[in-house]
Amino acid sequence: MNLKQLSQHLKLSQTTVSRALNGYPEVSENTRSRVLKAAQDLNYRPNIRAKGLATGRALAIGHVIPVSTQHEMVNPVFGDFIAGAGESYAKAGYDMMLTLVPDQEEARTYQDIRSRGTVDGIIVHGPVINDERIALLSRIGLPFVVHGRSTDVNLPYSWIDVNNRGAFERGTQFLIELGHRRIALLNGLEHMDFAFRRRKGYETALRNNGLSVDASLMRSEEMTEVYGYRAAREMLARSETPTAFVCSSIITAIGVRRAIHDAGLVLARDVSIITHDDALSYLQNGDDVPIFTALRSSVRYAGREAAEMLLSLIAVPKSAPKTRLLEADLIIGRSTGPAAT
Amino acid sequence: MNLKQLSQHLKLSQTTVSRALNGYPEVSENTRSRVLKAAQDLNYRPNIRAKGLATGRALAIGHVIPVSTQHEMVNPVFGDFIAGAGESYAKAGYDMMLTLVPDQEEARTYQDIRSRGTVDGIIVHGPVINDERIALLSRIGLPFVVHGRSTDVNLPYSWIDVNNRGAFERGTQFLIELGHRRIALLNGLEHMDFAFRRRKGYETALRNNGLSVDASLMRSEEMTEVYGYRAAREMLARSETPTAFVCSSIITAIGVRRAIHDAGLVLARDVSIITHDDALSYLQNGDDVPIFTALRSSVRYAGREAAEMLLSLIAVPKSAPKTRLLEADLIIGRSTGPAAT
DNA sequence: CGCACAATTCAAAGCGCTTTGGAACCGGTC
DNA sequence: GACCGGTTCCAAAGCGCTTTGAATTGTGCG
Repeated sequence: MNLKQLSQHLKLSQTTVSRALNGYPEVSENTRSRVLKAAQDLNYRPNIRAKGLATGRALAIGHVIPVSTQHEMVNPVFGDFIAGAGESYAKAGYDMMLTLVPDQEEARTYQDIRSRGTVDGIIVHGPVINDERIALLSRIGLPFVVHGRSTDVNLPYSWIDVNNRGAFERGTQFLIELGHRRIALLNGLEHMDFAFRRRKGYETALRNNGLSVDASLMRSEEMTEVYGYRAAREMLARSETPTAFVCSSIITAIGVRRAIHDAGLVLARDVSIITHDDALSYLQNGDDVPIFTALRSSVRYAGREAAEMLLSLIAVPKSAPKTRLLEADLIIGRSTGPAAT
Repeated sequence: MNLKQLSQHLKLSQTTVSRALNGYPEVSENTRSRVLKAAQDLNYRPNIRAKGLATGRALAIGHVIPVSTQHEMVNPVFGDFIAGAGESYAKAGYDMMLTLVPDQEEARTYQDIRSRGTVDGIIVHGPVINDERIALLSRIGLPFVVHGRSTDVNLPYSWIDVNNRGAFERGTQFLIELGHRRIALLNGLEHMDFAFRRRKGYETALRNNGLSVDASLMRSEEMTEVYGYRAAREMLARSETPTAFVCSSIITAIGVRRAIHDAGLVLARDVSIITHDDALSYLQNGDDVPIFTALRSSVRYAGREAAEMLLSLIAVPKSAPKTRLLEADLIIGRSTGPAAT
């Protein structure tokens, strides 16, 4: 069933039917309702490719996920983020398009996306420090919103991000106030912008309290369980052990907890953990009482908001970049306590 | 830069340029290389919408993710699955389209997808027992591959699945051979087909060994950490505690481990755990020595294969359904030991 | 009743590509 | 020199939709 058939069936022109369907004013209410009814009955759906060709809009948003050949990891945050974004798209009648990009081919790929005309805008995931994609996309002129920010990029661009620095400063401060002095940081890979900012926050809190920044208490790796376990195990075997850990991911925190148990220590009493928590639906941090004391910020919410920002950017062509900084909540769970003396 | 401009630039007709670009034989090698060079230099990319309109193919595959309004959970497996599928699509020049479908609107949505013509085929995620979508899609005539199967559906259809039943039978058998008699099952929601099959496997192993199936040792819920924790905690507080747990997810297994620790027991010595492991990139089950004894099957690999099955289904129009059963590996980790006597 | 003007409706062009059905050209053959 | 088959190229139609510009119908008023 296409427009032509539908209009023949109704004995109207394609023009009129098209207008009736798309809510243009120059068609009488009478015919409009006739058309809508027929469309409903005959199960008519406009062909989106043809529509796109005619209007020049794709009615789709692209999500570009960098796939590093070195670290094969799929960002666990991704599922929840697109679930959030998907809600916004569904409401607006947009489709969501996914592209996996091997990191060597980035420049080419964005050009491709632009000229193939499959999407009206894109969401950029996983920004690194001084991310080249931002300049590239600005140059190309494809609307985009970054999930995160990129330190050292000076162009104006649209982004939505958690206040990573503030959150980690706050979390570290919280531990210091509990009497902790040797606080370890198990961070993500620090070429990633979010991880870089988190370290800054952690260091700021230490310095503000006259504590020295000890490189031997800092790690930066892909945030797996095993990473948390290994790092904590090694640190807890020293003569001077850390009394608290700040983790960039709940998964890493789980590894740390395992190391603590293995060492015969008790969480919160002997060693404290505070972690960032993206509020992932399948990795919830307990329920009424959180397992881990955490800096929580829903990535699903971020997805929803990012999508809406992008859609409004697309709706108003030459609009100025939008930015949005989300604050993480510090929620107290069962993983922190006063420093053992 | 479009075809018309390119052909004018080359002083050739659009026909010839199009043919040269798409590798048709009726164009001399000479002009072909001229065309290719010009396309390269001028950075020409065919508009995919126009191409789709003209050929009737969308060059895109849809992934439809059911979003239940009750359980807000995003399947954690999803990220890895599409990472795998994405690899296959990239090679074949296909795009990947995501659609989130609230479960009430399923029927309408698939119809929509079909008639909007955005995709050439779809991958069906999260099949339940007697899943209606399979009949629906067969009727509509849209090529599809199910990730999983659906018990009680009698039509032929294409699927790729892990041998869930066999795996859980084997895992349970393994525990029985270690001397365990009271073995708990912490399963996923059992209207999901995979969970249903896993229970069957578990029960089969018990029966084969003359053990009774004890409903009080079986749970069926969304596979979170807290679920594992709660269920294990409750069971371990009984007078007759289970000596081993079979879990449907590594996340749940982590919760069980926490409960074991909290109860002052030691994993493997006092209580054993065996779990299904989807080999998720961000939730790896240890490295050299796995943390959990597990039934492992890479969901990323499944994604890659599912995509390839679907592409070949699309390439050969009336082809018969393809099916593929993957076997899970039983890998021995540090979470199992002989039953405490 | 006839006219101006608004309210409806329509035919046709165009979006960028593929593909059909020929046309033009080439060297070789009788 | 006419003819032929093969090679190389082209004009034009068509995919399903939107949108421009024009035609048709309806309405109010002098």
